[in-house]
Amino acid sequence: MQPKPPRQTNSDRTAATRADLLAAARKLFTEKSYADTGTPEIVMAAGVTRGALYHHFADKQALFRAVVEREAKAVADEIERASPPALFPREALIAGSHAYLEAMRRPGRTRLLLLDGPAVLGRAVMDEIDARHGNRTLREGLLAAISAGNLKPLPVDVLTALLAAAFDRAALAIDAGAPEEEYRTVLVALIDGVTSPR
Amino acid sequence: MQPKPPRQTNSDRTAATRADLLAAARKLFTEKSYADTGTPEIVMAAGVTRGALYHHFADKQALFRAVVEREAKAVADEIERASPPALFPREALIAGSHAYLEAMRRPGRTRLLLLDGPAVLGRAVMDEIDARHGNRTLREGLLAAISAGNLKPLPVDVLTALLAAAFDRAALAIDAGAPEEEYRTVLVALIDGVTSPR
DNA sequence: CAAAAAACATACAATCTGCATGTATCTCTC
DNA sequence: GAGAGATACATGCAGATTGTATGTTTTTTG
Repeated sequence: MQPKPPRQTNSDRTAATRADLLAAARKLFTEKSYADTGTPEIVMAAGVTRGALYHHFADKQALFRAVVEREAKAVADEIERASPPALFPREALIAGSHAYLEAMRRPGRTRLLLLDGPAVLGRAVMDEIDARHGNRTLREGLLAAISAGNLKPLPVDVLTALLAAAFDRAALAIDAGAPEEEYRTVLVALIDGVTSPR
Repeated sequence: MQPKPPRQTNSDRTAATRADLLAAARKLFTEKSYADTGTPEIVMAAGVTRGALYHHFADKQALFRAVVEREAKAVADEIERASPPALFPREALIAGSHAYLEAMRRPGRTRLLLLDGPAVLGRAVMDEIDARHGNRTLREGLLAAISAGNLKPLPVDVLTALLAAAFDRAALAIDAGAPEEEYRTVLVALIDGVTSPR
């Protein structure tokens, strides 16, 4: 007797293979790198064929982008979840900072979001992704802190971008083994420097 | 009659081909990217063969590293040259900031040093290169400014790294068309925030 | 000037990517 | 509910790339 084919709907199949591909790709892209991971290896790990990959994704880069997008959302969600309603703007910013650095400790995230992402997709795309998922909290926090302390009006978007860059570098350093404590201290000092009245 | 072979010394030959390779590679790596540039294309542009390339460099990545190293040194030199002896620490820092942003406007430098460099060589290697060429000025400037204003003692190396990251992001944004003015303003605000007494 | 070394050239094997073409599995409509 | 059409997937192929192994030529050295 034939093993009865488990009658599957099309969107089930799509969802399943896409999920398998994303999981396998994430694993390999983070363990090695985008460049050092070939599509044959990915599909092997996912248990599908290259045909399936190129059916669901335009090319290897599109798969990578999907992985990055998913990861950026995961980071944003973790920060969201870890951030209490917050009392004062400054405390909210500090809590957010902490949450970000913690979230970026999940193995592979720095490589995915801070090294390969910008190189493979370009800064413009990464900026767009960041603006959509992350960075939101930071921007709003800074805005609140600045207007609360009525500081001289710095362009908030620019400030957000540059502080975010500092956060990113901190995450990379911590991932490389640097002491989180020192980086947190300096980050808070940077924030205080531009948000609390002189 | 034969065109007399212009009797060349060996180190001349080496210097010449290495220079040709570095020039061609720099041009292509910056116009496209590391990943999108093949070694056949490079040697074609340099007027040599792949044999010569692999004789002088261990692999494509080693060639890339040589290009990056040379470029980092060029940036450092430009900053050095553009920085007057400087009166006060703060003015020196501001002058250095300006010089860095100007130097990074040379086309291709952001891609080379800020996008492909970290992805291809890794942050550790880039940190080492930065520490050797650039970042020196920044670190010393911050040290001077902090001790002059007797601030609370922040770990200077960490502060240097995070501010450098902000500078890098600014260079990327400016290269993408953002107004240099705003970024300069925010950078100065960040520096003042952690170096001038509260 | 012969031998060794360095600089370069050529050829090859192993991959990899994207596409074109073929097949199986749903979905939809009459 | 049966067949046409669409969707999901499989396979094979062409072009290109990387690194190496193996020649050949030019310098250097003893």
